Amino acid sequence: MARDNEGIKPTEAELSLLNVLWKIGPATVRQVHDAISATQTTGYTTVLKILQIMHEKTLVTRDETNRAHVYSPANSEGYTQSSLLKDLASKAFGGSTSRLVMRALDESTSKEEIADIRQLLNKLDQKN
Amino acid sequence: MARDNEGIKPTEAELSLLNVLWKIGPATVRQVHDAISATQTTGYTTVLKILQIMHEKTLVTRDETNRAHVYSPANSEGYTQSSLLKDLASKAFGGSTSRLVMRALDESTSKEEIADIRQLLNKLDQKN
DNA sequence: TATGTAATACGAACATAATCGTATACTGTG
DNA sequence: CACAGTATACGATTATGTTCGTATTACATA
Repeated sequence: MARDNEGIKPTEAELSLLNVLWKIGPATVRQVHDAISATQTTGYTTVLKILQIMHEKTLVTRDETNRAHVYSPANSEGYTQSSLLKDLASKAFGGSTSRLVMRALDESTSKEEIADIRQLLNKLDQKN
Repeated sequence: MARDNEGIKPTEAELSLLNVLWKIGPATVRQVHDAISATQTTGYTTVLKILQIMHEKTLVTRDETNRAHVYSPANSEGYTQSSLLKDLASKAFGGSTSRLVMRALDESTSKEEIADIRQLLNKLDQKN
């Protein structure tokens, strides 16, 4: 079950484009640029270039059927989030996910969120 | 209560040196280099240079009393971990810490870890 | 089919990271 | 007080990331 793009970590700029793609689905450069322009100001060719680089890195797939290529994330948001968390855990938490979780909870968590998390824990208990 | 080095995120190489300093305490370049050599191979002057850069960025403090300067982390491990988590949450989880936690828990968590986390949740409940 | 529009491709410029070689300066000891 | 050893300082090199200007190509339509 080896992932072909194991170990490829999106950069900051790349991640922000992935966020757009996860949200609006497969899209052309123009669509991505329009969407990202709501919050940032980035040139059209900059978005294009980053998408091309991501395509080389296999972070996105590309449908070249039509003139305006359509880009899609190669991995799901959840998979990417897990990768990033694993990376951070290994670099700043001695590889321990639970220590990471505890630190995250220490911060600011509302009653509702705590309840949600407790529910998830119960589900995990049943699985084991 | 503004932190003077708010927003300064250590790079990967910097973080690995911080890990050493958190573990062995205030140390000279040589001590850091010796410690890091157990796991990585990095030149002495490379370690020196990175520590100098970290000093400029105020990621570490430096005691210049003796010839061999003694470096200390400017921030605690916990504070730095929180900063990194906040950063990741904003970039990959729409700013939601609880979503980050849930994703982290989804991965691989042992029974003991789940118990630990549940205990922490109980403590948080009492605080609110 | 000629042409304007809009797309991709290419490459340059700049910033930041990471690494290390060499120069310089300090210090204890014989 | 000279010298060997060890420390910091400085600068160069290489890699990666980010941005964008310009060139080129493809397409629709008048």
